[in-house]
Amino acid sequence: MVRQPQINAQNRPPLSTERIIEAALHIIDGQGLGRLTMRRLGDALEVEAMAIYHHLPRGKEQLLDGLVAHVGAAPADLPGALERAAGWRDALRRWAHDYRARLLEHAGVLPLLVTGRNPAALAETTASLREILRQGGLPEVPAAAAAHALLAFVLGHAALEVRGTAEGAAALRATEGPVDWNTRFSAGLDLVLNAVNPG
Amino acid sequence: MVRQPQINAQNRPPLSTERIIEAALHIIDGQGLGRLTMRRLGDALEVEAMAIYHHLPRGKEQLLDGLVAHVGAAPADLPGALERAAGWRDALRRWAHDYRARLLEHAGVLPLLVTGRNPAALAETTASLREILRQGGLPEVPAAAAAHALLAFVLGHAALEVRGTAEGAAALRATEGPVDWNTRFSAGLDLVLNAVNPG
DNA sequence: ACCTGAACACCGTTCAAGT
DNA sequence: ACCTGAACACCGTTCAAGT
Repeated sequence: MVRQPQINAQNRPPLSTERIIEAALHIIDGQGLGRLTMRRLGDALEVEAMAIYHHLPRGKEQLLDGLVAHVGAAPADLPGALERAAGWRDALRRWAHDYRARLLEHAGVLPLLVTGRNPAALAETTASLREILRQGGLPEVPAAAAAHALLAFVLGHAALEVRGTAEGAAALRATEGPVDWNTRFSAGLDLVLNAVNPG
Repeated sequence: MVRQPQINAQNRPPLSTERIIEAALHIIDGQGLGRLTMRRLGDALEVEAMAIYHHLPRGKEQLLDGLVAHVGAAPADLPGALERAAGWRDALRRWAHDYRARLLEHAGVLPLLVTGRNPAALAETTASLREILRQGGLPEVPAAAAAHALLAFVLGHAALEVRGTAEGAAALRATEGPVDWNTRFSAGLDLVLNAVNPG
């Protein structure tokens, strides 16, 4: 076995902000946000909880900020998006489907996204949506409004899906009937995209 | 002073679920969700924290469920909404503005709303939106989709507003320029409402 | 019926100390 | 530079006890 300088005496990779964030996300996805504690996170990383503070001096606040950035910052890959897609509307539709999937995959992080924490995290995402709309022919102001409307719809819809598919929603589904969330999302998305005029 | 049977020996009103929820909301609005603890809530109610469990046996979970219901359950006042408004589109617009104001007033509860907790809390709201759209002439399926799209937009936009107006967003506003959120919300709302066909 | 007090098993974080 | 161990001030909640 080749010597690996990155591996320390205890034969495990050293701590890093990335590894910490990933371990935290794994705990959230598996057990829920409420069970993410510094001590449990330390256990998952095979380290004392206090070691985390060496990499995240602001502690748990900084950890949650990092999670918001990790999940929420998904720009639309500006150069590639328009080339691969059949027009800007299709590019936005693809982005929206991807972003929704990302949010639902890490639904436990959603509560952190609807908070004032790490406000810059979604800036790049909004900017890239706005730019696609501008290249689609929209003036500055309507493009900015449409970008926010689209992002708001995707965020809000993810929230409704989380609520509607929760375990406790079984009684709800019994009275209201089951909902096909994929269809519902696509329908709402088309509603929003069709309201954006040019194209 | 007239004798008040509701007032006990310590000369304060007895605990009730409503008073507990209102005190909790007051703490959240003033200090943030993170500072809502059973002990602090007890202090605010001039009672030991453990007394709360007599009214909310499931403890903090039940308290948070109640907060979701209190803030999130705002149906569109079906009988009155259409009479007072100039058509269903105007009725939905009014509801959306009211609901947004409510969410922003209690922004600290928003993270609880994007969770699977108390899934029934928003059912009445969705149902009344759907009914307005039906009375506007929409068939069942498009009405259900449009109701969800509208609610998703309002929820998601409130989230974006919370992020955009956070203290930490000052640097963001410096680079991106300030946003008029009222205008932005109205623009997005019109976008969504205009996409809903009849009327 | 309604509330209290003490206790338990946890939290996040500081700080001095180890290597 | 990177991590540990002990300690502190909090948490939510249980349970027996008071009135």
